[in-house]
Amino acid sequence: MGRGKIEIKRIENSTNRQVTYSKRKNGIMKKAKELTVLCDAKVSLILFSSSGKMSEYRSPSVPRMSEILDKYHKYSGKKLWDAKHEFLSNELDRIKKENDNMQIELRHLKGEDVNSLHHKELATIEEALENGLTNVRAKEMEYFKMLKKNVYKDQHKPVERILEEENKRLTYILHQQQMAMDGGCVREMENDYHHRGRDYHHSQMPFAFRVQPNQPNLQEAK
Amino acid sequence: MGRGKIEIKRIENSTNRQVTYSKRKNGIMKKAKELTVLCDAKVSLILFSSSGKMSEYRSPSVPRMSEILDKYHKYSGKKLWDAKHEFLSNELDRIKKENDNMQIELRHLKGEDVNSLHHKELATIEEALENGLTNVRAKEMEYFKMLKKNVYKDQHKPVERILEEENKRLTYILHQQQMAMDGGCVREMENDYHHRGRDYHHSQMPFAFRVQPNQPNLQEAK
DNA sequence: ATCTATTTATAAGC
DNA sequence: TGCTTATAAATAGAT
Repeated sequence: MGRGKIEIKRIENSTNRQVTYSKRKNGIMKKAKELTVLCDAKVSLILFSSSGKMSEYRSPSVPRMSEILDKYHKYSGKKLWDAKHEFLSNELDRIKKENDNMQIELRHLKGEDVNSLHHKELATIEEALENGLTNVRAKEMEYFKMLKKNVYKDQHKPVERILEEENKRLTYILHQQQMAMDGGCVREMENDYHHRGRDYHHSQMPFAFRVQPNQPNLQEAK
Repeated sequence: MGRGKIEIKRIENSTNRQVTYSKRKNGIMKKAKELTVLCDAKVSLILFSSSGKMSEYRSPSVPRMSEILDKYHKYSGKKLWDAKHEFLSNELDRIKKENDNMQIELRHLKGEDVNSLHHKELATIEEALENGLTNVRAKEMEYFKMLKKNVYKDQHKPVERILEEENKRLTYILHQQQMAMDGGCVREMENDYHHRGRDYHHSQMPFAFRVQPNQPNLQEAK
């Protein structure tokens, strides 16, 4: 019905398709309304355009979508519902479990709720923390290297304060680390019972040796 | 469209209404199909006659009714589902978000995906890691103190191996820590630009000093 | 159901 | 988008 007859097949021209969709959408909506009124019918019409935009018509006699779906459910016997319900329920359980595990992992990494852990697990956590620390510090170093370059470029002005701040923070961190080592398990183990094997020969090797900045490749950075 | 124009209002004659329903039902179904094909749209049309008989059209591109309902739900935000569904659906969304956040936090704590982070955020993560490490080590220490007592109770026998194992592990950790410090940002900062403050005097203080077993309270425990 | 006069929807063009 | 118009399509009423 129009200037020319058209074949019922996908309109390839996108603009044309859009226009036709718009016109026919109005048409079918009008038809739905008329059917509702004339024949006292209940109608639910849901449309999604190819671009994903939704339009909807519902008979005024159908106050809720869910009502017509209820009827649909009863009539067709198709379980829209239960299947959906079950799926959601399972999904929820699955994700909750995942969630709990992550929560526990996070807590552990923060050193919380570790009372129940075996020493093996504690060791694993400690290792993970150390790895994380190594990675994060590496990233920070990267950042500062970049920053340093910019500092010289920008004539030592705006970034200097950030660096100072950072220096303070690093100092604090160092201090913390010292504290951890002073009060931590390492030295205690040495003071303790049965310290032979590797502990023994490690106590022979002063830490100072390894802490001194004496590796040529690191001096290069200056 | 017909021999005479009709007003759009309920057709009072029941037979007439029935006939018109039948005719127009076919009409609107056809329109729905055409819209689907011509415009590449997704259509769901559900009809109930005044006598309660259901008819349905769904686009072939919508394999399941529940699919279009999903879309409907997302698009309109209307409650198609009963309270339970609503609850489950919301819960699922909420927990999924929580999950994502935790996932990110965990990654960050492991030093992954940190490229996009600002130095402030990196600092926060570093601090968290350090706190975690401190806590975990404290807990480990606690564990060993307890272990030590038991060792004496149990006549030095079964725990000895665990301790040895633990000794090895601790040595490894220490080594790791050294590596982190050697290669990490702390010493780099010292070699770098603007190195003053505590970093300086810490390099003056050999670790060995503090590692030596020289605290009386720890000796007491023997 | 089928027919057909008529109304209605809409394709094409602007 | 909106308007116009020629034409195709839908359908009211009759059979």
